[in-house]
Amino acid sequence: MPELPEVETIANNLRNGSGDQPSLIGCEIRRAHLLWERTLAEPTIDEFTKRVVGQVIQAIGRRGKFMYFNLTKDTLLVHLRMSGDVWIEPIIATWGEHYRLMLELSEGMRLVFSDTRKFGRVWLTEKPDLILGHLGPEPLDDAFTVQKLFEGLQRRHRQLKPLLLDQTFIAGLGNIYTDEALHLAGIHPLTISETLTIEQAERLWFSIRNVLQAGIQRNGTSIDWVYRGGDYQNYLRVYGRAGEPCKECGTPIERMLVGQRGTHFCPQCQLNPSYQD
DNA sequence: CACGAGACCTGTTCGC
DNA sequence: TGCGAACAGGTCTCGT
Repeated sequence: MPELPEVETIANNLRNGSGDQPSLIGCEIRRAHLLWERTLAEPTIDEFTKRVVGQVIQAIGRRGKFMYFNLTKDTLLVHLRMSGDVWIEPIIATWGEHYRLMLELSEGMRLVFSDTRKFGRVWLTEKPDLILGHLGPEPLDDAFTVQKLFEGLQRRHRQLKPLLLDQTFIAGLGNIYTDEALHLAGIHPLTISETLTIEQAERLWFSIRNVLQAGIQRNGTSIDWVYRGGDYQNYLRVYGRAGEPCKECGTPIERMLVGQRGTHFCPQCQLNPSYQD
Protein backbone atom coordinates (compact mmCIF):
# COMPACT_ATOMS: atom_id res chain seq x y z
CA MET A 1 0.00 0.00 0.00
CA PRO A 2 2.29 2.52 1.31
CA GLU A 3 3.57 5.65 -0.21
CA LEU A 4 4.21 8.87 1.62
CA PRO A 5 0.56 9.86 2.21
CA GLU A 6 -0.46 6.45 3.54
CA VAL A 7 2.54 6.21 5.88
CA GLU A 8 1.92 9.78 7.03
CA THR A 9 -1.72 8.96 7.77
CA ILE A 10 -0.86 5.86 9.78
CA ALA A 11 1.89 7.61 11.74
CA ASN A 12 -0.39 10.57 12.52
CA ASN A 13 -3.13 8.28 13.79
CA LEU A 14 -0.74 6.37 16.04
CA ARG A 15 0.71 9.59 17.40
CA ASN A 16 -2.50 11.53 17.92
CA GLY A 17 -4.99 8.72 18.39
CA SER A 18 -8.03 8.41 16.14
CA GLY A 19 -11.63 7.57 16.85
CA ASP A 20 -11.62 5.21 19.78
CA GLN A 21 -7.87 4.58 19.54
CA PRO A 22 -5.65 6.27 22.12
CA SER A 23 -2.33 7.89 21.32
CA LEU A 24 0.72 5.67 21.66
CA ILE A 25 2.89 8.42 23.07
CA GLY A 26 3.98 7.50 26.58
CA CYS A 27 3.15 3.80 26.24
CA GLU A 28 5.72 1.33 27.51
CA ILE A 29 6.61 -1.80 25.54
CA ARG A 30 6.13 -4.83 27.79
CA ARG A 31 6.58 -7.80 25.46
CA ALA A 32 7.57 -8.57 21.88
CA HIS A 33 6.18 -11.37 19.75
CA LEU A 34 7.82 -11.95 16.37
CA LEU A 35 5.81 -14.25 14.10
CA TRP A 36 7.89 -14.08 10.90
CA GLU A 37 11.63 -13.96 11.49
CA ARG A 38 12.67 -12.14 8.35
CA THR A 39 10.43 -9.21 9.28
CA LEU A 40 13.09 -8.19 11.79
CA ALA A 41 15.99 -6.72 9.81
CA GLU A 42 18.09 -5.95 12.88
CA PRO A 43 19.18 -6.81 15.49
CA THR A 44 18.78 -10.52 16.25
CA ILE A 45 15.49 -11.58 17.79
CA ASP A 46 17.10 -12.23 21.16
CA GLU A 47 18.71 -8.84 21.32
CA PHE A 48 15.59 -7.15 19.98
CA THR A 49 13.44 -8.60 22.74
CA LYS A 50 15.98 -7.85 25.42
CA ARG A 51 16.41 -4.24 24.32
CA VAL A 52 12.92 -3.19 23.29
CA VAL A 53 11.13 -4.32 26.44
CA GLY A 54 10.85 -1.51 28.98
CA GLN A 55 11.35 1.31 26.48
CA VAL A 56 8.71 4.02 26.24
CA ILE A 57 7.38 5.48 22.98
CA GLN A 58 8.30 9.16 23.02
CA ALA A 59 7.62 10.30 19.47
CA ILE A 60 6.20 8.91 16.22
CA GLY A 61 6.84 10.20 12.74
CA ARG A 62 7.62 9.54 9.12
CA ARG A 63 10.70 9.92 6.91
CA GLY A 64 10.15 9.00 3.27
CA LYS A 65 8.16 5.77 3.42
CA PHE A 66 9.66 4.81 6.78
CA MET A 67 7.70 5.13 10.00
CA TYR A 68 9.80 5.81 13.08
CA PHE A 69 9.12 5.39 16.77
CA ASN A 70 11.51 7.24 19.05
CA LEU A 71 11.90 5.07 22.13
CA THR A 72 13.65 5.79 25.40
CA LYS A 73 17.00 4.66 24.01
CA ASP A 74 16.54 3.28 20.51
CA THR A 75 14.60 4.08 17.37
CA LEU A 76 12.16 1.57 15.95
CA LEU A 77 11.94 1.88 12.17
CA VAL A 78 9.18 0.26 10.12
CA HIS A 79 8.97 -0.02 6.35
CA LEU A 80 5.65 -1.34 5.04
CA ARG A 81 6.88 -2.14 1.52
CA MET A 82 4.01 -3.55 -0.57
CA SER A 83 1.45 -4.90 1.84
CA GLY A 84 2.37 -3.89 5.38
CA ASP A 85 0.09 -2.12 7.82
CA VAL A 86 0.42 -1.02 11.46
CA TRP A 87 -2.34 -0.50 14.00
CA ILE A 88 -3.15 -0.85 17.67
CA GLU A 89 -5.77 -3.07 19.23
CA PRO A 90 -6.57 -4.62 22.60
CA ILE A 91 -4.47 -7.62 23.60
CA ILE A 92 -6.36 -10.85 23.02
CA ALA A 93 -5.23 -14.48 22.89
CA THR A 94 -5.38 -14.88 19.10
CA TRP A 95 -4.00 -13.00 16.13
CA GLY A 96 -4.51 -12.64 12.41
CA GLU A 97 -2.93 -14.91 9.85
CA HIS A 98 -0.72 -12.16 8.41
CA TYR A 99 0.51 -10.69 11.67
CA ARG A 100 4.33 -10.58 11.64
CA LEU A 101 5.18 -8.65 14.83
CA MET A 102 3.21 -7.73 17.93
CA LEU A 103 4.46 -5.38 20.63
CA GLU A 104 2.43 -5.55 23.83
CA LEU A 105 2.08 -2.18 25.51
CA SER A 106 0.95 -0.79 28.78
CA GLU A 107 -2.80 0.03 28.86
CA GLY A 108 -3.67 -3.47 27.59
CA MET A 109 -3.02 -2.57 23.97
CA ARG A 110 -0.71 -4.04 21.38
CA LEU A 111 0.98 -2.54 18.36
CA VAL A 112 0.49 -4.86 15.38
CA PHE A 113 2.60 -5.11 12.23
CA SER A 114 0.65 -7.11 9.66
CA ASP A 115 2.07 -7.83 6.22
CA THR A 116 0.55 -10.30 3.76
CA ARG A 117 3.48 -10.45 1.37
CA LYS A 118 6.21 -10.43 4.03
CA PHE A 119 8.28 -7.76 2.26
CA GLY A 120 8.04 -5.29 5.13
CA ARG A 121 10.93 -4.80 7.56
CA VAL A 122 11.50 -3.56 11.10
CA TRP A 123 14.74 -2.25 12.59
CA LEU A 124 15.66 -1.44 16.17
CA THR A 125 18.69 0.78 16.16
CA GLU A 126 20.55 3.44 18.09
CA LYS A 127 21.63 5.05 14.85
CA PRO A 128 18.62 5.45 12.54
CA ASP A 129 20.63 7.71 10.25
CA LEU A 130 22.59 4.71 9.04
CA ILE A 131 19.33 3.51 7.49
CA LEU A 132 17.60 6.81 6.74
CA GLY A 133 20.70 8.72 5.76
CA HIS A 134 20.70 7.72 2.12
CA LEU A 135 17.19 9.05 1.54
CA GLY A 136 16.68 12.04 -0.70
CA PRO A 137 14.85 15.22 0.34
CA GLU A 138 11.36 15.26 1.85
CA PRO A 139 9.20 16.61 -0.96
CA LEU A 140 6.92 18.56 1.39
CA ASP A 141 9.75 20.25 3.30
CA ASP A 142 10.50 23.92 2.74
CA ALA A 143 14.05 22.88 1.93
CA PHE A 144 12.80 21.08 -1.18
CA THR A 145 12.73 23.95 -3.64
CA VAL A 146 12.20 24.22 -7.39
CA GLN A 147 15.87 25.05 -7.72
CA LYS A 148 16.91 21.93 -5.80
CA LEU A 149 14.71 19.75 -7.97
CA PHE A 150 15.92 21.38 -11.16
CA GLU A 151 19.56 20.90 -10.21
CA GLY A 152 18.91 17.27 -9.36
CA LEU A 153 17.23 16.68 -12.70
CA GLN A 154 20.14 18.31 -14.49
CA ARG A 155 22.70 16.21 -12.70
CA ARG A 156 21.26 12.92 -13.98
CA HIS A 157 20.49 11.43 -17.32
CA ARG A 158 17.57 9.21 -16.50
CA GLN A 159 13.97 8.58 -17.46
CA LEU A 160 11.73 10.56 -15.13
CA LYS A 161 9.53 7.71 -13.96
CA PRO A 162 12.28 5.53 -12.49
CA LEU A 163 14.13 8.61 -11.22
CA LEU A 164 11.13 9.81 -9.24
CA LEU A 165 10.73 6.33 -7.77
CA ASP A 166 14.39 6.41 -6.67
CA GLN A 167 14.25 7.11 -2.92
CA THR A 168 17.72 8.66 -2.95
CA PHE A 169 16.41 11.29 -5.38
CA ILE A 170 13.17 12.13 -3.55
CA ALA A 171 11.90 10.25 -0.51
CA GLY A 172 8.32 9.08 -0.46
CA LEU A 173 7.02 8.85 -4.01
CA GLY A 174 5.76 5.45 -5.19
CA ASN A 175 4.08 4.13 -8.28
CA ILE A 176 0.71 5.80 -7.80
CA TYR A 177 1.75 9.31 -6.85
CA THR A 178 4.54 9.38 -9.44
CA ASP A 179 2.09 8.67 -12.25
CA GLU A 180 -0.33 11.19 -10.79
CA ALA A 181 2.31 13.91 -10.47
CA LEU A 182 3.60 13.41 -14.01
CA HIS A 183 0.11 13.66 -15.43
CA LEU A 184 -0.70 16.77 -13.41
CA ALA A 185 2.55 18.28 -14.65
CA GLY A 186 1.80 17.27 -18.25
CA ILE A 187 5.15 15.52 -18.61
CA HIS A 188 5.74 12.12 -20.25
CA PRO A 189 7.16 9.43 -17.90
CA LEU A 190 10.02 8.60 -20.30
CA THR A 191 11.25 12.17 -20.60
CA ILE A 192 14.97 12.33 -19.86
CA SER A 193 15.51 14.27 -16.66
CA GLU A 194 18.20 16.65 -17.88
CA THR A 195 16.07 17.80 -20.82
CA LEU A 196 13.42 19.40 -18.59
CA THR A 197 13.22 23.18 -18.78
CA ILE A 198 13.06 25.20 -15.59
CA GLU A 199 9.38 25.82 -16.33
CA GLN A 200 8.73 22.08 -16.57
CA ALA A 201 10.72 21.48 -13.39
CA GLU A 202 8.57 24.03 -11.64
CA ARG A 203 5.39 22.35 -12.80
CA LEU A 204 6.76 18.98 -11.70
CA TRP A 205 7.72 20.42 -8.30
CA PHE A 206 4.26 21.86 -7.84
CA SER A 207 2.58 18.66 -9.03
CA ILE A 208 4.56 16.35 -6.74
CA ARG A 209 3.67 18.43 -3.70
CA ASN A 210 0.10 18.91 -4.85
CA VAL A 211 -0.72 15.20 -5.28
CA LEU A 212 1.05 14.25 -2.04
CA GLN A 213 -0.78 16.92 -0.06
CA ALA A 214 -4.10 15.93 -1.62
CA GLY A 215 -3.38 12.30 -0.79
CA ILE A 216 -2.67 13.16 2.84
CA GLN A 217 -5.80 15.29 2.99
CA ARG A 218 -7.86 12.30 1.84
CA ASN A 219 -6.04 9.93 4.26
CA GLY A 220 -4.27 8.11 1.44
CA THR A 221 -5.32 5.81 -1.38
CA SER A 222 -7.25 2.59 -0.69
CA ILE A 223 -7.12 -0.02 -3.44
CA ASP A 224 -7.80 -3.74 -3.04
CA TRP A 225 -7.61 -5.28 0.39
CA VAL A 226 -4.35 -3.68 1.36
CA TYR A 227 -4.85 -0.31 3.00
CA ARG A 228 -8.19 1.01 4.15
CA GLY A 229 -9.41 4.30 5.40
CA GLY A 230 -8.36 6.64 2.62
CA ASP A 231 -10.39 7.77 -0.35
CA TYR A 232 -7.88 9.39 -2.69
CA GLN A 233 -8.55 6.49 -5.09
CA ASN A 234 -11.69 8.42 -6.07
CA TYR A 235 -9.59 11.32 -7.29
CA LEU A 236 -6.89 9.51 -9.29
CA ARG A 237 -6.17 11.04 -12.66
CA VAL A 238 -4.39 8.14 -14.39
CA TYR A 239 -3.34 5.34 -12.01
CA GLY A 240 -5.43 2.23 -12.64
CA ARG A 241 -7.45 4.04 -15.33
CA ALA A 242 -6.02 2.48 -18.51
CA GLY A 243 -8.60 2.70 -21.29
CA GLU A 244 -10.69 5.25 -19.43
CA PRO A 245 -10.89 8.83 -20.71
CA CYS A 246 -8.39 11.42 -19.52
CA LYS A 247 -10.17 13.86 -17.24
CA GLU A 248 -8.47 16.75 -19.03
CA CYS A 249 -8.90 15.86 -22.71
CA GLY A 250 -10.93 12.66 -23.05
CA THR A 251 -8.15 10.67 -24.71
CA PRO A 252 -7.98 7.08 -23.40
CA ILE A 253 -5.35 6.67 -20.68
CA GLU A 254 -2.55 4.29 -21.71
CA ARG A 255 -0.53 1.84 -19.66
CA MET A 256 3.02 0.73 -20.39
CA LEU A 257 5.85 -0.92 -18.52
CA VAL A 258 8.73 1.25 -17.38
CA GLY A 259 11.37 -0.48 -15.30
CA GLN A 260 8.90 -3.30 -14.71
CA ARG A 261 6.35 -0.97 -13.15
CA GLY A 262 2.93 -0.36 -14.64
CA THR A 263 2.95 3.27 -15.81
CA HIS A 264 -0.20 5.19 -16.64
CA PHE A 265 -0.30 8.34 -18.72
CA CYS A 266 -2.31 10.37 -21.20
CA PRO A 267 -0.67 10.28 -24.65
CA GLN A 268 -2.27 13.63 -25.46
CA CYS A 269 -1.53 15.63 -22.30
CA GLN A 270 1.91 14.08 -21.76
CA LEU A 271 3.75 14.33 -25.07
CA ASN A 272 7.22 12.92 -25.04
CA PRO A 273 9.75 15.41 -26.34
CA SER A 274 12.53 12.81 -26.37
CA TYR A 275 10.85 10.51 -28.88
CA GLN A 276 8.40 10.75 -31.72
CA ASP A 277 5.67 8.15 -31.46
C1' DC B 1 26.35 5.55 -14.34
C1' DA B 2 21.96 3.77 -16.19
C1' DC B 3 19.06 -0.02 -17.02
C1' DG B 4 16.86 -4.64 -17.18
C1' DA B 5 15.95 -8.96 -14.97
C1' DG B 6 15.33 -11.75 -11.04
C1' DA B 7 14.40 -12.27 -5.97
C1' DC B 8 11.66 -11.77 -2.12
C1' DC B 9 6.12 -13.33 -0.96
C1' DT B 10 0.93 -14.03 -1.08
C1' DG B 11 -3.43 -13.13 -2.99
C1' DT B 12 -6.64 -11.61 -6.57
C1' DT B 13 -8.01 -10.97 -11.22
C1' DC B 14 -7.69 -11.98 -16.14
C1' DG B 15 -7.73 -14.74 -20.29
C1' DC B 16 -8.51 -18.85 -22.68
C1' DT C 1 -15.84 -24.17 -14.19
C1' DG C 2 -10.79 -24.59 -14.06
C1' DC C 3 -6.15 -23.44 -14.33
C1' DG C 4 -2.17 -20.96 -15.31
C1' DA C 5 -0.54 -16.35 -16.26
C1' DA C 6 -0.35 -11.67 -15.12
C1' DC C 7 -0.45 -8.38 -11.83
C1' DA C 8 -0.15 -5.71 -7.17
C1' DG C 9 1.07 1.10 -3.10
C1' DG C 10 8.64 -1.63 -2.82
C1' DT C 11 13.43 -2.28 -2.85
C1' DC C 12 17.75 -5.02 -3.23
C1' DT C 13 21.30 -7.21 -5.91
C1' DC C 14 23.55 -8.75 -9.93
C1' DG C 15 24.94 -8.58 -14.76
C1' DT C 16 25.64 -5.79 -18.97
